[in-house]
Amino acid sequence: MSNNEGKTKPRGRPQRADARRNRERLLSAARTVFATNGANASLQGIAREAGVGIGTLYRHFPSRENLYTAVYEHEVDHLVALAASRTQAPDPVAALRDWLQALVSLVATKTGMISALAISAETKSAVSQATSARLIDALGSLLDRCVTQKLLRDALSARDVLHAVVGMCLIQTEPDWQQRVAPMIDVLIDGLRRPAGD
Amino acid sequence: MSNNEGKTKPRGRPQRADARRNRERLLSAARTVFATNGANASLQGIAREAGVGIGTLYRHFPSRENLYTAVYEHEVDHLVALAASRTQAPDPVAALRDWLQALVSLVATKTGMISALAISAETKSAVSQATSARLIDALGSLLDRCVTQKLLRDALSARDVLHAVVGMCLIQTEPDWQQRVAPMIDVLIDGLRRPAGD
DNA sequence: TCAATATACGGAGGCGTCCTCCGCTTTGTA
DNA sequence: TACAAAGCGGAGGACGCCTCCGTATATTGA
Repeated sequence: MSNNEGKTKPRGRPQRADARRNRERLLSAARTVFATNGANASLQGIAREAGVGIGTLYRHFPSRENLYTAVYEHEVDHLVALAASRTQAPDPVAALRDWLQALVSLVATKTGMISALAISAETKSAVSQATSARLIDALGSLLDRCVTQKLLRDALSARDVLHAVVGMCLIQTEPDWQQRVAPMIDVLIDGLRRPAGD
Repeated sequence: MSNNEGKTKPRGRPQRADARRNRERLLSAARTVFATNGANASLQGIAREAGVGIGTLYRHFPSRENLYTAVYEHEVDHLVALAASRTQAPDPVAALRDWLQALVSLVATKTGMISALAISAETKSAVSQATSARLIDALGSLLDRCVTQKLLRDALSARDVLHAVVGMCLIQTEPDWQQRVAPMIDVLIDGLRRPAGD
């Protein structure tokens, strides 16, 4: 699915057993803590929750972005797979719409993931760029098909659309925010439709 | 223009001269520092820049949001006035579009203002709500007119549109980001247009 | 002009977070 | 079993937040 970035580094020698174990503990703790306290949660707290020293956390995940990437790797995998499975869908625009809604749903259940995406977009570290690129590619495959079939205009790049949707999610705070974003996505897609006579 | 929220508190006795002076120094310093270092800049740094103790800063602006509100009050005033001046424009959709672009332009020149708006949206303090409400009202007056004249569907509330646009700006990082957002706004408005035959 | 007093100032201090560094421990191997 | 290599942990220095209170200053009334 994903190249093993950060998961098991292709070193000369395999990782030691305790290191592997601690890594898993950290990921598990981070998932919980990010979901509870948001993406700005204290890293010390995560290490504590994992029963591990702070130094160990920083060795496995040198930066906050590295931790984000690893924690949400499965989710990104899922979205990439979803896009791949719909590249032959009979209605490409619906496929695009569904994918964006899936992104929103996913992000809605994983408190902290949006902020993680946003923070990743800000700090242009290589690891964040990679995650971002995977999502853009997935979205791009769906969007391109709509454009090629002249169902949508070519007004926005996949990157733009992704940024727009992530941005919309970012400022939402109410518990029902997912219901607020859904119509925004519909409007955005409607805005990309070709005028009837074109 | 604006009610004097935070500017000159209607106390029994007028503010002391040194207090007034320090307040201006703080605002001036905050404007500079926010523009340079973004909205997360250190408050200690602002106090230092202003040549004032940290305690003085906190007395004048008990929370970060208070400082944001005061710093960007003029900008919000400007947007409110702009909306008021266009409520009779011949083309209401163009007026709406222009206003949103003006918002983006303003925000583009004032590094830190978007984050300030976003942070204000998150922390639902009364003072932030007030600023937010002023912008929503301004935008609402333009949007309502489009809807009343059946030029646009009322699929989104003014609040939704504002959030969408602010969100779009929020994740932009490149220097040319304003050029990237402009077409997004156009697409959004196109998505709100009624189908030709409606 | 000179107290007297309300008002405002400043910054030390307590707390929490970030991240690095390095002496000690554990694991895998010969 | 012994010895590297790999990994662990947490103390420590830096920084930012915000409060609290002793000190200073502007204003006012006599």
